[in-house]
Amino acid sequence: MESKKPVDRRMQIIEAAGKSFAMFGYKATTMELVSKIAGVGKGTIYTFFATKEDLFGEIIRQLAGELRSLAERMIDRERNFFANLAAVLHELLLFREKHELMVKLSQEIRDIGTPMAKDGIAKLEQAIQGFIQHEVELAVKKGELRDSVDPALTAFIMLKLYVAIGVEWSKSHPLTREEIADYFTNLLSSGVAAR
Amino acid sequence: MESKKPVDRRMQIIEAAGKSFAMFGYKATTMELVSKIAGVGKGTIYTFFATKEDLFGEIIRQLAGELRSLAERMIDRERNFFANLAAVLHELLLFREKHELMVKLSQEIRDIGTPMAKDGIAKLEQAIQGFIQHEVELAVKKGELRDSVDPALTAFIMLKLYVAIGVEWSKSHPLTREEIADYFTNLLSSGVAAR
DNA sequence: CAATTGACCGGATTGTAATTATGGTCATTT
DNA sequence: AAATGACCATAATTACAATCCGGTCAATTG
Repeated sequence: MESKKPVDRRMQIIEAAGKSFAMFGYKATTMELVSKIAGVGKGTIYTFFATKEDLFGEIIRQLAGELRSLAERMIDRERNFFANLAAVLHELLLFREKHELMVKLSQEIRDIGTPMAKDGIAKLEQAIQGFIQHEVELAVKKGELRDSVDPALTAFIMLKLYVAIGVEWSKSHPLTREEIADYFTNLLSSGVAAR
Repeated sequence: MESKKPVDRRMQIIEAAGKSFAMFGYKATTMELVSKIAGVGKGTIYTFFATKEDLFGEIIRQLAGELRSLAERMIDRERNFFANLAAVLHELLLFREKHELMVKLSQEIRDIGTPMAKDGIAKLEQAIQGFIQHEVELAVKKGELRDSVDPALTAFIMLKLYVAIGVEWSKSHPLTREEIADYFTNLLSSGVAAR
C-alpha cells in the first residue's frame, strides 16, 4: 500500500498530461494547462516531476510500455518468425496512425520540428526496435534465422524496410497488407537472387 | 554550329549558377549574384531561363547526368549484379558527401527546409533509383535475379537499405565499406532465414 | 508540519509594423 | 537583335513591444 493521496495526485497529473500532449502536442501543452486539466495547482506538478521534459518522458515511457505489450500480444508461438514479424510490424504501423499522441507528435515534427517530439518518437521507435531485436535473438536460438546475423542491425533493417514499403512506397503504389507482408517476408527470408 | 555567342552566355550563366548554388544554397543564391558571377546583366539570365526555378532545374539536370555517368563507370559487366550494385551505391554515398552542391542542399533542407532544395535532392535520388531499376531489369533478364521481383520496388528498397545501413546505422556503429557491402549483398541475395 | 498553491520572475516567443532584399519586367542602350 | 540595370510589387527580414510560459517559493491549508 504505497498508494493513497500522493499516488492519486501523480496519476491525475499523468492522465492530464497524456490528454494534453495528445491533443495539443508537446509545445502547445503548458504546465498550467496540465494543472488545470488535472485539477491541481501548478506547483504540485513539480512535486512529482522536475521539469516538463520529465513529465513528457513519463508519458512516453508509458506509451512505450503499451507498445511493447501490444507487440507481445501479436506474437503467436505456433507461427514462424516471419509471420509474427509481419503481424507485429503491421500492428505498429496501425498504432502509429491511430494513436492520437503519436499522430500529434509526428505532425508536430513535420510542422515545426520540436526537438522533444523527435526525441519522444525516437524513444518509441527504439522500444520497437528493441522488441524486434529480442525476437530476432529468439529466432536465431530456435534455428529459424542464421546465427551469422547481427540481431541489432537486423532488427534495425527490418523496421526500416517495413516502414519504407508500408509507408513511403505505399504512398505512390498502394499495396494491401498482404502484399506488403508477402514482399517483406519473401525478401527477408530468401532474398532476390535467382535460386 | 549552333554555338557562338548565345551558347557562351548560357554556359557562363550555368557555371555561375552552379557555383553559387553550391556555395550559398538555393535560397541565398540571388539572380543578381548569379549575374555578377557570370559577368552578365541580370536580364540576360532571363533570355535563357524563365525563372530561378528553371535555372536551378538545369543545374540539377546536369548533376543528375554526372551522377548517372559516374554510376555507369562503376559497372563492370564481368562482375555479378550484387558486386556492381554495392560499388555503385558506395560511390553514390561518397558523391553525396563530397559534392558541394549536394552537401549544401542537404544542409539547407535540414536547417530551413527549402522546398526547392528538397525537390532538387528528390530529383537526384530519382535519377539514382532509375539507374538501379534499369540494372535490376537487366539482371532479371540475365537470370541473376528472380523474375518475380518488381524492379521499381526492388530498386527503391535497395537504395533505402543501403542508405539506412551506410548512413544511419553507421552513425552509431561504424562499419567499413566492405562490411556494409557484405551485409547488404548477403541480405539481399539470400535473406536471413536459416538455410 | 507536510502538502499544496498561484503570484511572480526572467527569459523565450510571438505579433506586427517598418524596412530591406529579391524575382522578374521592360524601356533604353549598345 | 542582344544585353542591360533601374524599377516594381511582393516576399523576407528586422526591430521591438506585448505576451506567454517554465520554474520558484513565500504564503496558505488542512
